[in-house]
Amino acid sequence: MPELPEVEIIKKQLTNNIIGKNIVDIKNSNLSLHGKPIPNLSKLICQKILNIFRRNKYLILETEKTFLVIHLGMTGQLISADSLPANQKHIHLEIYFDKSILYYKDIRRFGSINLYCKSEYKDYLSIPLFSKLGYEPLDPSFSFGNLDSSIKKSKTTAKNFIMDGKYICGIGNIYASEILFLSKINPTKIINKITKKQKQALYKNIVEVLNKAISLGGSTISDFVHTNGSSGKMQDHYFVYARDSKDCKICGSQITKIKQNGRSTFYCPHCQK
DNA sequence: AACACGCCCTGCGCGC
DNA sequence: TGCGCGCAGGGCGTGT
Repeated sequence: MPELPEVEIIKKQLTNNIIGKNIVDIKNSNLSLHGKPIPNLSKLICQKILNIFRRNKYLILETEKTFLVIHLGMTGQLISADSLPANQKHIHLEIYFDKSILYYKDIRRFGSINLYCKSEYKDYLSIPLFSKLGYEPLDPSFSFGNLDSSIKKSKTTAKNFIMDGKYICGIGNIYASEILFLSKINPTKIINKITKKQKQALYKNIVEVLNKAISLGGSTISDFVHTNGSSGKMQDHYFVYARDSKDCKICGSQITKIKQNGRSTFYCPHCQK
């Protein structure tokens, strides 16, 4: 479900909602996430939320003694509320504060929850999960040179390249198609064969598309919601995603849908070379 | 070493 | 009406 923009929005909202709050109780559903049991989180009780970070599509909730690392998978939601909803189906984690609750709901259970102790990892970036990741595209230090040097290391297709977190973090299946459309790059093209002009467009559009999605509140396809349950608007601005056999908004040709690595790609064969 | 694929899940819409 | 199939925002482990 959520790509970088959606996770970034959750991060900002959690920063406003739960920093400084004290955890008084924790419950979980005892069901597996991504085939693994939810770990024992009793160490979190009596811990205060100090900070919230995002790396790739992971959220990191820092407390005095731990880092709680949450990935939303395809259908994960983090909701901050006064109490649990009437329908508690698919709620797998409940974090109770004095006067509110943060709960994790995930229909498909493709997300993950992990707890790391500061006695073992002083800094969250030293957690193995984060050690082999590529550039954060919205970090001010992310440059054209960073992208260019990553492209030179890869022989995969343009679509697979921009979705691979070991090069650039946070771009998922929706924004990959949108970024390549705006950059006029055919998603099946081998990434190190694109022109300099295309590389420059790619750099610009990675940053612009992700920022635009954040400013529009992210994409709500079926179940992405903000921590208060409201929706995003980016889905109304797609050029190609889920628009197969519709007209290209630029040239009028039919948008094509193909499969790459088992996932749908949408593009305009006329605009993207 | 780098890449492609199966698998981890539930629910929805479609065609028959 | 109902059933089976394919499909859905992600990423890990495995095999080539």
